[in-house]
Amino acid sequence: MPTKSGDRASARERLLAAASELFYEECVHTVGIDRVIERAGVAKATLYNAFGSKDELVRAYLTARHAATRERMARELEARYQTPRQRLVGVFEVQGLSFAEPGFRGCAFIGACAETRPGSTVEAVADEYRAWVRSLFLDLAQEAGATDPERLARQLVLLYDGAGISAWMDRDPGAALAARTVAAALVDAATGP
Amino acid sequence: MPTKSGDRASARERLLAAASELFYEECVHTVGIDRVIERAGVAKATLYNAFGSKDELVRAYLTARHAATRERMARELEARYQTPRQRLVGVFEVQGLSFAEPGFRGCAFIGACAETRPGSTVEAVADEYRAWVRSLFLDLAQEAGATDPERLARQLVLLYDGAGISAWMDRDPGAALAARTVAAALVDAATGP
DNA sequence: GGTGGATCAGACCGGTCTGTCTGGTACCGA
DNA sequence: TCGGTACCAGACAGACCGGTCTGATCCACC
Repeated sequence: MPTKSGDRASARERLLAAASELFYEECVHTVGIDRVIERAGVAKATLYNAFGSKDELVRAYLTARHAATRERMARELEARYQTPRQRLVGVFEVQGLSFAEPGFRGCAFIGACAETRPGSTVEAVADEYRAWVRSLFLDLAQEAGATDPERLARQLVLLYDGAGISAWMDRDPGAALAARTVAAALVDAATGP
Repeated sequence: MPTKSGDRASARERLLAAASELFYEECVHTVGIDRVIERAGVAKATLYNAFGSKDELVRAYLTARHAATRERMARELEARYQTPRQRLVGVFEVQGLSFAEPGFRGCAFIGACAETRPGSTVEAVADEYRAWVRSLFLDLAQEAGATDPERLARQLVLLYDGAGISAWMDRDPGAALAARTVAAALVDAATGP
């Protein structure tokens, strides 16, 4: 903690919460600084004191979202399923939970990446997220004893992304179940009888 | 043709070509009108005379891209493959061609949709594109005699979108081949022995 | 009670954006 | 040759944005 004051962390948290809501609900570039500080109930100088720039605020928003997604996935997988094989398929069921939530607007990292030119700050955060998705499937595929874990993981990533796109653009939350069905077949085929 | 002059169409075409390049290479919202008219070598008043607003220019850009994608897919499928079953899998090979092109920056409709708030003009054009993708797979699945064409088409759409995301965000043009492999297995399973 | 740091409210600056308007020019049919 | 039309170049208006700065206020700590 850089300062002894708890209020500063609170202001920072309110700022981050407001920015996360607005940046996700609407786009990053359509949400101005004034909107963020208005919702957070915070002065503009406080925002720039805490984050330094809008770009850093966006970075913090994506980093926090990445952490939340990762934690939620780990928590749900552990609570719901026992074996790596079950969890490999269960990822799509957990994904389906977020699709069904009221404010679902597609993958935040895909959205943020589409708004920025290549080489920007958000691309690096998105790369971290993408690496996590790959390792999520790869680790489970290895634990499940797949004959070719890399190959299986790559296939499941395709389904994972495809489900996210369909749920968002086609407004079809059931895409997760369709992906789950295919994933189960792929896992069965890759882990042998 | 609204006017007898051929130059007007030429100015419009140059405008649309310049807008398409810029809107796709960079984002829609980062490209200003001035950039477009500069590349097209056209006066600003001409742009507003031809399109009326930037929003209509974006709409024309997406509509033209949709038409080009549709025509290219139809042409390549017809030239390369004979049976509906071959074409069902061949879609992913044609998709892989675009991934390998130098300026590939992901699906233009996903990108444009991520930049705009829901209910905007581009959403309608994106919906048309999405409907075409679905019908592309659905028609071929029916022609191929799939036991459940709807189900097969939905699965292949997942792979199609997933491949597009991986090719773009993971900079992995080979995603189309990975999708093709899974697609072939799904088609085999759905069309019987 | 006093002090210093964090915060607040909001004016302000420089820049960029979309869209309009003006004036000058090239061309084309009558 | 003349008149209309499309075009060009660019100034301009109005709005918005990110970011800085000022001065007042609040609050924890000494």
